[in-house]
Amino acid sequence: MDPAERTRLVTRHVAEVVTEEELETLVGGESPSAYIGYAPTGEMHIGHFTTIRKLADFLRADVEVTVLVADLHAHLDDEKSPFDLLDARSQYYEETIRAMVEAAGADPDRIEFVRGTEFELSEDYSVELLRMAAETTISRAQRAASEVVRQTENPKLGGLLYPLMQSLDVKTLGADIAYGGIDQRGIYMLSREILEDHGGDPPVCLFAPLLSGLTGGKMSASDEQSKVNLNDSPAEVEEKIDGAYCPAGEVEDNGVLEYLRYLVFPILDERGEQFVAERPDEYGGNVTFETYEDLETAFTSGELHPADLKPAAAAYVSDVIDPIRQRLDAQPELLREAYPEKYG
RNA sequence: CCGCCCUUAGCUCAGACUGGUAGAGCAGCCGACUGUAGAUCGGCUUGUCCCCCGUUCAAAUCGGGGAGGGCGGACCA
Repeated sequence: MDPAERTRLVTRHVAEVVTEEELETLVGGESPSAYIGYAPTGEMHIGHFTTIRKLADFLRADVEVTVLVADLHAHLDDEKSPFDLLDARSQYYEETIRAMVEAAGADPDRIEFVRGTEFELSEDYSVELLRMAAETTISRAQRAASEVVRQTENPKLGGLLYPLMQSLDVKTLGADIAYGGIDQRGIYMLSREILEDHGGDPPVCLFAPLLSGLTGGKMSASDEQSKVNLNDSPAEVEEKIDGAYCPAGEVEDNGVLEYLRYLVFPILDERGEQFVAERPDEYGGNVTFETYEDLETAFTSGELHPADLKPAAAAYVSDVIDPIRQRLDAQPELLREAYPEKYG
């Protein structure tokens, strides 16, 4: 595959590349590798799906992909996951990620899955981590992790170890590209700074955009209405999107449009399908959009009203997550064991 | 090891001194207005008052014990 096409696949729909030059050098060479880590904490949602879609692009561009299920990190971050649930949640995460990769049109068996506990407790890793801890100031670690680690009145030491371990993961997994949501930026900038002193290379960083919350502002893990979960029923998806903040003509902070832009259209594009919004005759009848840009233009101009957009968006989003929902519904024990207080 | 402080609604807290049916703001939910949502009005809901024992007719409130959290002191061979 020619390097230009490779670069296009790797960088489409991303929020930032650090740096473009380094990436081009990388994809110009043999079998580059990328990794993304997920800490198995709360239930997986549609925001995860936007990052997963890129994994399919990596595979198409012949970039090797490793997914780290960062079980220790899930506990280290203010004990978001209780220690005894790490294994169950890791299983749920891995299975759900596989389903998403497949839904994005790629083969999950081409991805290497690794758990944190498989290598983060080795002697070499531990020694290197302690050396990093000796060299890194508290404020530097705090700053790196502030967008990722839960911020509380009484921060734990674990939240400071977190970015150091994540940096060491990049080296240990041998990843050329560190990929994640743009919230991970602080941590990987730290990685680029300190890894050279610890026998590693600074990773090329690729950041996915974060989706806005449906209730306006940021998506919140604790606000169920602000996000679509991957196992939400079609009725739940419809209800959440119907209740979404969606001012006519505005693109800013508009979660509904972002869902379409980063999730629905890329997948429709892959399938060669169009977006059809049903609309009563009095408002102009049904409309069809070939690209997200066309839809956004119609929305911005006021030609497409939110009340017509929402039901269509809900149907497409529901359709896109359907294969994942089915896999989860077929294996109820995954969620039951991972979140016993909710599904037990 | 010692001392001091904190724990009340989903969140931030008032109420405790002086015992008498547990409150506010925010959030949430429901209506009105918008061809969606938001904003704005109008209305409504929410509780092991950290746990146990005791005093009392009556304990969030007083006494004792315990748990969790915070702060400080001491020790620094």
